[in-house]
Amino acid sequence: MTEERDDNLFRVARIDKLKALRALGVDPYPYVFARTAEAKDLDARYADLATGAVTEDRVAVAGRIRANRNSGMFIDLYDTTGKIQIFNHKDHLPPEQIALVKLLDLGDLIGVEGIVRRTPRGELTINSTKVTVLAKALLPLPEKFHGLADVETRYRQRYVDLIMNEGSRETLRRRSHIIATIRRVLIDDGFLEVETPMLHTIPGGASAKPFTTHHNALDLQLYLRIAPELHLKRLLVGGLSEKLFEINRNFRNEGISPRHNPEFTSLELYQAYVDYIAMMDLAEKLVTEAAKAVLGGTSAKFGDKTIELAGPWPRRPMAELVKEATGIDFMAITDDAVARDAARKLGADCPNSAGWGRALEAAFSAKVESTLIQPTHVTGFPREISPLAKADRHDPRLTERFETYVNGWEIANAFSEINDPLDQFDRFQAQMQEREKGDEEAQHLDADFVAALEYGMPPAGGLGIGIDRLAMLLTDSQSIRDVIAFPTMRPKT
RNA sequence: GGGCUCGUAGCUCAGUGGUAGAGCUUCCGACUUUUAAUCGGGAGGUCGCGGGUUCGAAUCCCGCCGAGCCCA
Repeated sequence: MTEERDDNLFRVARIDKLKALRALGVDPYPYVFARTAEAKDLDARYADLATGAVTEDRVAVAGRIRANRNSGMFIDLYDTTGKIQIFNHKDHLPPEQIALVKLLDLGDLIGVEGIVRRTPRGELTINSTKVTVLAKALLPLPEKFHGLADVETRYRQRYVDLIMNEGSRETLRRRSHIIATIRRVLIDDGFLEVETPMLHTIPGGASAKPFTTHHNALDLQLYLRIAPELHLKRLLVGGLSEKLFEINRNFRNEGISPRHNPEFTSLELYQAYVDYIAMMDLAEKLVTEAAKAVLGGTSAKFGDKTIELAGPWPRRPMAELVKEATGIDFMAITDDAVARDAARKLGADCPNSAGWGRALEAAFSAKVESTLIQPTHVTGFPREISPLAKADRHDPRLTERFETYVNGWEIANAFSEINDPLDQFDRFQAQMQEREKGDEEAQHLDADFVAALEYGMPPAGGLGIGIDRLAMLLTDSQSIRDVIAFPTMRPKT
């Protein structure tokens, strides 16, 4: 990033101004500025100031120049709270300051000291008595009216997007508030926040393709984690807490889509001595509290849909939903091949290796998933696709597992956790057979995890919530990339 | 991975075979209580990259790169 980097016309002009500022003895990149007020505070404080009134109140504000009129006499200064108009007039500013104002550009960060007034046209304004350059901008901002619209540039140069688009700022702030709310609710409820490894020797806790990496000193292949589940349950075994959670990143080496980013954020929590029914109540509480925090209520608008998030949410067995939508009763089917044929007749993609459970899930994905707009807990997940969930106490083909669907998306996944080490070992064995049959996403045997269970894990409910999708839902964002500050992009070059 | 769409000035966009355009921005000047300020004048381009067809390509064809949407 040298001065000679390119011959951009705009940048050249700004470099010239930078030199001119230095020639005036001005440091264009000073260290501090003693600000005394923010735009939003001033709006509130002077809400009753009469049109045309001039106070004697001195304030110091700081922000970015976003507009100037009348050759720099009027400047729209934006800080993170809003806009304040600056009035630079030769009657209030010494000649050297007038010279400095002439060297300002859109995008520059400046500090302004002056007197508060309201103009005859009603605009709250600061009559500047001193202008300080805080950071000279060398590159021009997008134009003031249309702003930055190019989707690719918005994601690649998020800093420009954030300068230009209040909507982008609001979305990412809401995301932060959602996470803060969930964290507060859980901590208030006695949950302990923990951190578990990102680098795994065995990728576990989910059915997904991992990223691989290498540790040089240990000469060891490592995987970026696809889920924290198995480590969190090890902590439950250890009795670190009977309630614990982690909010952190997972990595899955799969395709990118409006609803998938290779790295994404999830909440996982575990609570001893309860089952998956308790997890339904907790999922409802966490989502509604997050909604209240950012929407002020439990009703979320998404596109032209309105989604009511207040619980309790319907709890519906998967097979029942499929039967309702298609007339086909998978519970009455006992043969794997018959189940596969039934799923395929519904247009579902169903490999020959699929058993009854995967066939049922395929039918559900094809015919039901996208119709679940209002929040619904889908229960009765087949054992075949749930290698970490305890068997349903009433039906050995199923597990005590549910996924919560909102707006057609899976946003939560929970179960009564397996704590029978021999059962867990059998489940891993079954997964290894799936892997041998060609299912790359089948789970790996984690012998140490089984050993942990052999020391005794309390019965427990576990819950995972996809934070990115929840953030999409609560910010009316059509793409996951809108709720991730720096989504994964292929380098442009 | 497949299909469709897109890529032109710093930004937002026109331009579908015949001299590369507009608005904003920027520069010079005027104006000096404006609100997308206004007025006059100027500058600014590897038309994503490479190849082909053609007298002539931003435009048509092929390949590649990047992006968006849909599907898997």
